[in-house]
Amino acid sequence: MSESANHDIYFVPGLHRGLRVLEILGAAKTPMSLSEIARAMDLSRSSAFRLVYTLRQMEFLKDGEQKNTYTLGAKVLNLGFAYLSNQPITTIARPLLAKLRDTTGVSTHLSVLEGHNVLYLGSHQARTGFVSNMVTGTRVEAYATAIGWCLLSGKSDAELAAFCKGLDMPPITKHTPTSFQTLKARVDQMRTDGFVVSHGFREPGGSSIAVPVWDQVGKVVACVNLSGPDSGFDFDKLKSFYLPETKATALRISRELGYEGSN
Amino acid sequence: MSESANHDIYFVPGLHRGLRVLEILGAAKTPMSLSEIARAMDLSRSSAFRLVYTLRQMEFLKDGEQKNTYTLGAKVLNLGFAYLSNQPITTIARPLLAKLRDTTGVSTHLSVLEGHNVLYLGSHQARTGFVSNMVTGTRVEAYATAIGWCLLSGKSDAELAAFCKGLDMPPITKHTPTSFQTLKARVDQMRTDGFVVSHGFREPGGSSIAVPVWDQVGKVVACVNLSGPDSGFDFDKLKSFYLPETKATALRISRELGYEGSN
DNA sequence: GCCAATTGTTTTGTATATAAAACATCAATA
DNA sequence: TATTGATGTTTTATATACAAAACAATTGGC
Repeated sequence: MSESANHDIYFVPGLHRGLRVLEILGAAKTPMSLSEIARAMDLSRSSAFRLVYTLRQMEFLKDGEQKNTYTLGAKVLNLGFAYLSNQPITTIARPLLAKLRDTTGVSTHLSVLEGHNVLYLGSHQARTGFVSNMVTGTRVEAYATAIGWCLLSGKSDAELAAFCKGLDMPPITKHTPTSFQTLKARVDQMRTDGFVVSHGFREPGGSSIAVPVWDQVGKVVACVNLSGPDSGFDFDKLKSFYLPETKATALRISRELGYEGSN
Repeated sequence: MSESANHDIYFVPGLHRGLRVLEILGAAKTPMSLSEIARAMDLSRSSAFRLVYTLRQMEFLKDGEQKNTYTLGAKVLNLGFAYLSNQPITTIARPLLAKLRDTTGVSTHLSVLEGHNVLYLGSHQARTGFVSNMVTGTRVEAYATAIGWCLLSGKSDAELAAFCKGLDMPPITKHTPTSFQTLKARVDQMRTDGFVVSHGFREPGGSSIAVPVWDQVGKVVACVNLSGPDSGFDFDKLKSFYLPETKATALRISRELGYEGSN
């Protein structure tokens, strides 16, 4: 706190609040009025007015259907996709994930670790059955998911301990690790197996396979993942077909990133 | 100008410059250093420092691979996808566009008009042949494309004239309309046909079908679009199969939006 | 290994962004 | 139609964000 406090002279309040306006409008399902924004941010209307004025002029906000209401503008989309295309792995992985989806018939995903969360960078939905909501850009807690354990396998024990420090880990299901020790057990298991297969760990009736992607220096940088409702999986084919296909795809992505190991 | 000038007392400069930092880093293919950012924005290093400091603390920027370099952070992705999910049409249209892709085997897209540009909201790539780059979030000039004419068909002649006012319309190909009159001719053609079919209007060897989507009050709000390389199209099937399928999909989306017309 | 040039960080006087208050406009209710 | 409450906009005195300059740390060339 003391460190952040004596550095906060550098904080640009106008920028901070403007971005909060964007976050609040992003979280809101419906356009908001000036006064609603001001209240949500605990800010004077006059200040909110200036923020909205600026954001609107820059096309980061646009007018809602109702008069005097505002929503996110298209400029934020530009930023979002600039982010994606600046992640070289997404462009490398996309066609390979599409192919994996086509050969297996199951939804495929690419994700990375962002802080304590799993961040989905892209997905290819199964062509049969119900398709889930768009998952790109969504985050879930890493400690509680198979994908998270897969991504955490790149960390050393010390890093993993630091990861757990100050993180509360409520149990989502009875299989959820709730301490450093139990999480480490999961991650160690992943390290020896080279993959994670889960059934209903996070959502009842949902199964998934998670396999890591390595970069030049052998670091785990992403995770390839097959997932869907149990009804979409043919369990007989899981170990004989789905798993090897997923591992092959992850390895091909790793190779394109310069990985030269033999995992 | 006079109006915007005497209103600029309301402009929040910190916010304005902070967002420009994000835009510049989004446009850059590679992480940038503090000084590079300062130069790109024609700003003092000390000010750039404060902006970067704030953005980093809010996780809109994160550290690049190299030391003292910065890239867009994951928070901008959140905003981008908040924008998409706040557009009800994307969630309605997604499964229908996927289905259209599967029945035709050709890439499908949904787009809307944003200012003078066509903005792609989502796409489903063909399963065969080369897949294009991710197009969601990209923009192209409306006046020069079949999709643009389709989207502009919702405007009255007066609105279309206003649209052209002060817009320079360089010819992209020899078919590109370069004036209000020639653009209006294209749009009128679209209005009588109810669709646009184009071959190589924008990219040589590329073909596309564009059909409008209407909302409750019969306004054109979006465009459904099949497109791909000529080699991906079976031209015999175009009018007998692709076009009716595309129109049916657009109509189903329109119906879900509350459209009750018979187009 | 030295020097020069470039970059990141801190300080500080001054120009200016800010929030309170006043004002204007609108919507709802009696 | 008059009255009340809430919202959007403008003004203005004051707190503060800002850029120049100084400083520190790093890098590159000879």
